[in-house]
Amino acid sequence: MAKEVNNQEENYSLWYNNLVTKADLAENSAVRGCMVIKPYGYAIWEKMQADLDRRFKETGHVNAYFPLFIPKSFLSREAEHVEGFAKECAVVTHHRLMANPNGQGLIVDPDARLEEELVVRPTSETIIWNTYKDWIKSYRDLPILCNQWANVVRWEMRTRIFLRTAEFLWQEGHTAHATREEAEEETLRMAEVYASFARETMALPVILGKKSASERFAGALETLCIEAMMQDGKALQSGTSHFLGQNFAKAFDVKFATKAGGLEYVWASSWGVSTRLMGALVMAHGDNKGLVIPPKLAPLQVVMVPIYKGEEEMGRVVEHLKKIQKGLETKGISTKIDDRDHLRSGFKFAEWELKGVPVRIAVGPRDMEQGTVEVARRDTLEKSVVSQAGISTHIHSLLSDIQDNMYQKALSFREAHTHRVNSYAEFKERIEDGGFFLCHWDGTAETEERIKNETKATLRVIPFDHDGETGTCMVTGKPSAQRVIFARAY
RNA sequence: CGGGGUGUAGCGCAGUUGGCUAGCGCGCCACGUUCGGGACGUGGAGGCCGGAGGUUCGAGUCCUCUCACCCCGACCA
Repeated sequence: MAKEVNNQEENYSLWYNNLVTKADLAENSAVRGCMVIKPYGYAIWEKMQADLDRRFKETGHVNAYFPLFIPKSFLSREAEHVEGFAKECAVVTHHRLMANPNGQGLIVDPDARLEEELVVRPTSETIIWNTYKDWIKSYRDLPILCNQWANVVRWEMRTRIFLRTAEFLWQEGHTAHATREEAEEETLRMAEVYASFARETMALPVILGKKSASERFAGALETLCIEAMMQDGKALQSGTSHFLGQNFAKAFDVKFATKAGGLEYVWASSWGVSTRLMGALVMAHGDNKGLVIPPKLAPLQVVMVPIYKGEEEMGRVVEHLKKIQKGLETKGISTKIDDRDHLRSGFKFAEWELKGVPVRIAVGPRDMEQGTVEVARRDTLEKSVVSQAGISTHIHSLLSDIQDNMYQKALSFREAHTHRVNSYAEFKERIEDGGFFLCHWDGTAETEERIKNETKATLRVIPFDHDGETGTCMVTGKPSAQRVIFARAY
């Protein structure tokens, strides 16, 4: 492990208990790997949604909603798409229950079998393109730039909280364009939106690039992705944007009349990020004291803890904190005064650290006398005593510092665990310690497959940003146009 | 679906070669003392020991069958 203490296994409950619980479904339930997102966890997701929505709208997109159920036949229209998803679909076969004639309880009414089974969407390309067929007649109807916030179900063999749950929340954008170029530009634009969201809002450094053919989305001609490094050195695909060519237009017969009077198939893109981002956030920033939430996503940015003895003193300290709170709120900072009087301050400190609140303010009688407050930052765990005058401004810029520092810290971590490796022998040895490996690769699926089988590492991303150095494949010695990133991944 | 492991209070666990009333820590409730980094005392509530069947005078403990969960593979965002 790249960083011994900060791996997911050890900090699993520390990081996740405030965000989610395992779904406590009834015995005998075949549903596995579902999660309950607690209010605190969901509040972070809502912040992510709001930020992403803003970015989507700035790039001209609108939200819509499409059905949860997809007729089975839709899925089979696009050959590669079915192949990719067929093995993990939840299927609805009946629409009614009845009292069990042989005893108590309910059984599925055998007379209520659906003529055509419905698939619970694993992704919505098919049902959306079935709709787009009706929406698109002319070049004047294009482009269509829709996004939907939804839940999807993928019946994975093995699940893992946030990273691979059977049901997850996400957004999926589905766009339709008149030209190939336009669709390709859109694909890149949205990958870039994801990259800047990750960097600016999540304080998560990501590598933007494309996937190899074997890692591509089922039905896509090109898949772009952002790839992040977790603190155990493993890679996490955090968002994808696909250029779908005319595959879905052909499968659903979506043509448009061109200005010149011709009839052409529509070009498409689709892109999505999911609650997996929550996992990325947690695993990239968490430490041994719990979560560390970047200020831009923190449901609560500043928690205020009064220090006091006795009810009378508590009243005075809390009143004092309320004044400070008012100042912070006028700067748009979210705050909470923790006035629970059955808990000691030390306990509260630990508890808010566990939740990852970026800044903690503590004020006691001593501070009130001296006109100071104690300010503690979650990212570095540093405490300082600052003057109460100008506290709002101080906190405001501190939050911004924390946001930047968290990004820089994660970036330094990634850089320290990214290695340029030229020999396959060295690769095999060092992959055991985790991290990203910048290697030359001959571009073939065979080599990729071999590396995967022998080392469990996969080709994560072919980065757009590279130094242009050419070389020879570390495995086969054949020519390589650029270095690519191999890593073990979640 | 293969290989391994675990099911006992809300959480984490102990429970010996079967033995009588099933325990501990944390948490929870009440009262009191505390209160600048996870306080302490006293009292209290909370269990069909995953489920079914068997062996036995007696099963948390042994046997059979099941179910669920966790870890490692195959599959995947």
